Amino acid sequence: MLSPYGLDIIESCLTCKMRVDRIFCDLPTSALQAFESIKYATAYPKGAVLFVEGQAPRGIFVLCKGRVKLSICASDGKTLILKIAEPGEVLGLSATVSGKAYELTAETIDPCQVNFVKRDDFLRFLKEHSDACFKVAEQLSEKYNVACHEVRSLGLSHSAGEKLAKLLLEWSSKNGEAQKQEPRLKLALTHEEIAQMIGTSRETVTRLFADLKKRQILQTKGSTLVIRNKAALRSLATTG
Amino acid sequence: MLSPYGLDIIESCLTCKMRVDRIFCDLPTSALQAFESIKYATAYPKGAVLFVEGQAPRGIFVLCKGRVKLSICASDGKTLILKIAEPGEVLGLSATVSGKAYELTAETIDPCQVNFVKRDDFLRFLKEHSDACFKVAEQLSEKYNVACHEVRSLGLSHSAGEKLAKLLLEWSSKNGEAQKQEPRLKLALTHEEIAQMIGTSRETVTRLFADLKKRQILQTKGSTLVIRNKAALRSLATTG
DNA sequence: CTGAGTACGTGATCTTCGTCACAGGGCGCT
DNA sequence: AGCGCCCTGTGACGAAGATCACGTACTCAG
Repeated sequence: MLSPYGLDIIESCLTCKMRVDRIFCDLPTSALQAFESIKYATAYPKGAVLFVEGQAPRGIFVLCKGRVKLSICASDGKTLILKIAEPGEVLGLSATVSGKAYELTAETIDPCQVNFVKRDDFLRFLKEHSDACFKVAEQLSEKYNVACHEVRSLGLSHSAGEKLAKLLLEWSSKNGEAQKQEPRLKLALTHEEIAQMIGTSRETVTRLFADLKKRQILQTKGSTLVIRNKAALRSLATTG
Repeated sequence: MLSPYGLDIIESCLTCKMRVDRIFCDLPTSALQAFESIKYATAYPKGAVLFVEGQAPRGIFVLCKGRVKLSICASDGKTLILKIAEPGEVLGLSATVSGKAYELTAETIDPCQVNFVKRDDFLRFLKEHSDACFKVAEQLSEKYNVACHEVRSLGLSHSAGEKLAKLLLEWSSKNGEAQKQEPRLKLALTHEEIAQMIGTSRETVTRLFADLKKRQILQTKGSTLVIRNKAALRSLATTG
């Protein structure tokens, strides 16, 4: 098979090596085979738009490789990034299940491999494979959970500094660097994008970083970021 | 059966008159009977707490009568009301499905009748009744949708006036008063609670109402509120 | 009737951030 | 090298709204 956009294509869900720890891929063989027959394996370059908020749901997108930016945007162009989706996640699930419009916009930020399933096929698949249906319920619960956290952080953590601290801690915990004394992480996003993740302006993010550096809490080496004082950061994340 | 707290108890899901338009109650008879056998019909007075955020999930609560306030709160006591749940809604669903802690707190604001189902029983029920499982997925999608709207409103509609206008329009559309020239609605919440719904302070809500009255957009007669200028309110809801 | 408790109304300040404006810095491209 | 583009850094300013502090009005119990 071709390898467009520099991707090594994963051929089949049955032999995919990522299977084990992924919620949706971890299904009995019979269900996986059925899934295999209705999915379309597709590849996208960086910057491609999978779907836009407000569109009628065409189906689901199972992300196999690469990262996807999930965002909502206001009429005045202001954007809020909800999440950067990682491989194993199912995108467009809730809209596809409920039949309502996609509630957010999905745009690739890496070259991505995606399995697309048309809405009708997917709904039929769910009715025929009740264990898949249960998995979907689990996935949706998970998404709901994340959304609730987002709501909490937007609605209650009033200061921007608090939200940034939370974001940094969350990132460091994902990288498995959390337990280290001085976790380090790659800053893969621009200040602008970080601002859009915590609902503030680019300048504020810049100033906050400057402040954290001055207070010896952070340190940067090129695009890697070192958390020098976890405790201080954590207290910022809860106090404001 | 007793009628505590001034409630007329609905005896059975099979004969419940609200069934038709409720997502979760609308199941084939066999599934309903199974549900009937695992549910506990309970009644709560006003002000009772069904569950608290952070608790391990005990099970689901199907709201049959009365209203329930769903909120999250910060360590400093600040509270954000996400939603006032109405009869027919299933509360604690996502936590029960995923096994994670309840993500919010549910407190009755009327005398309520509730059907409780223990987590284990409910999960077994879902595995055995795939159509119920599909309904659950639909419900969760719906909840996710609402959460996304909340995120949008908190993260993007920056001014408090905008959020209040949106809230009032939403309320008037629920009462079926929306199509009228001058929709009227009962203010069932205090300014404090409204503030908690839109993430602002009590004083700001008071001031906003005063302003809307001065500009002839609203008018109050006791606790009923009349929207005198829908167009103006709508433009506030989109412009800020 | 009276006092307590609770909700509402309103002014005076004080913070936080958003916005505008501009200056430097890194980097690829021709 | 020289140019343009995008990201970052920083100052000045203003607006929105949180907070404080108080006064008023209504309700309810004794």
